[in-house]
Amino acid sequence: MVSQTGIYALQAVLLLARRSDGSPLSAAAIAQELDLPADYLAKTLRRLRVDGVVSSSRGAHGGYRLACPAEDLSLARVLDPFEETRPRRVCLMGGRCDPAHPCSAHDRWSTVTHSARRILEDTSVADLLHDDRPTLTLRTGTDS
Amino acid sequence: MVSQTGIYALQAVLLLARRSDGSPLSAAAIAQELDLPADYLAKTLRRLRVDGVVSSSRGAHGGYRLACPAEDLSLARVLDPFEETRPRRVCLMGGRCDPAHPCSAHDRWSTVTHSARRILEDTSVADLLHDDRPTLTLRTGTDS
DNA sequence: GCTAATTCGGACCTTAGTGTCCTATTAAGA
DNA sequence: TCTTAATAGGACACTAAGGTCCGAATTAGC
Repeated sequence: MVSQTGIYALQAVLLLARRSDGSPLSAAAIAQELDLPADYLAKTLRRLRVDGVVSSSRGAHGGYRLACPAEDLSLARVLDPFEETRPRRVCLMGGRCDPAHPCSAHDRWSTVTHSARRILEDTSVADLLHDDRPTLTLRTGTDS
Repeated sequence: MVSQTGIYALQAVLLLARRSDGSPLSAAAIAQELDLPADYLAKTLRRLRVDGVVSSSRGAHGGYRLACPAEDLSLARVLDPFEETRPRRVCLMGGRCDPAHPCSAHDRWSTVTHSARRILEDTSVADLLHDDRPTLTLRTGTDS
């Protein structure tokens, strides 16, 4: 549901968000801090830059910064460049049920996928820095 | 979250469950009915048999049957042989937060993964045949 | 201007998931 | 007994994700 690359991206973005001063952080420094594969993280950060999540400055003392305030950056925007969380299969049965006649697993499963998507869209990077929002709770229709 | 192979397995098992008489259904027939890659589905059915989800009989007029009543067969048991739905990463941040000090995304995300797992465990193949159970509903803590 | 630090971007490798193909084995029925 | 239909199971191919490596371009500071 979330790829390894997406996890790397999230970790890196959170580290950048924690950085109070405006100086950039190099890919190598991020990788060392988080103990991630440096070369691959560098590639991942490049993709984040192309997607506008981070900005970069080249040369000595260069590195990466968040491209926008952490409050305005949803987890979905960080993860989407790696095309993970957008529901690719509409339903459990492989997406061959049309909306008019959904398969019997459709409602159950779309509840999960939609709530996952919503959490990623409604949670900002800043939310994860100092978390005090109430978390989502699940209940079944049979419980009520 | 659920692999292509798992989807194939679910579709095949549902087809077997719909079969009222006790005669087995061949892999080729299942593949034709569902329009799935026949050779790969055959391999998938073999894995289901090893895992005890279906039973097989060889030779002419052989094929596959459900190994147990559809009521007693959870979706999780069908999907687990393909190691998909068991939460491999405990949290969004790559699982490096220990339970005592969960990362800030932990509660949010585990809500999703646990509800997904619970749906797969609580829903039987029979439930999907004639669906009349109330579906899960989601609400946020902020709504109440 | 030179050097060091850094991003940029492409080439390449490895592995797992998916898919194909072929041969051996088994069993039903003529 | 022979033929035919089926599972069993291994070998192999393809693709994408994850990961490594290297050279080129860029920039700060000396």
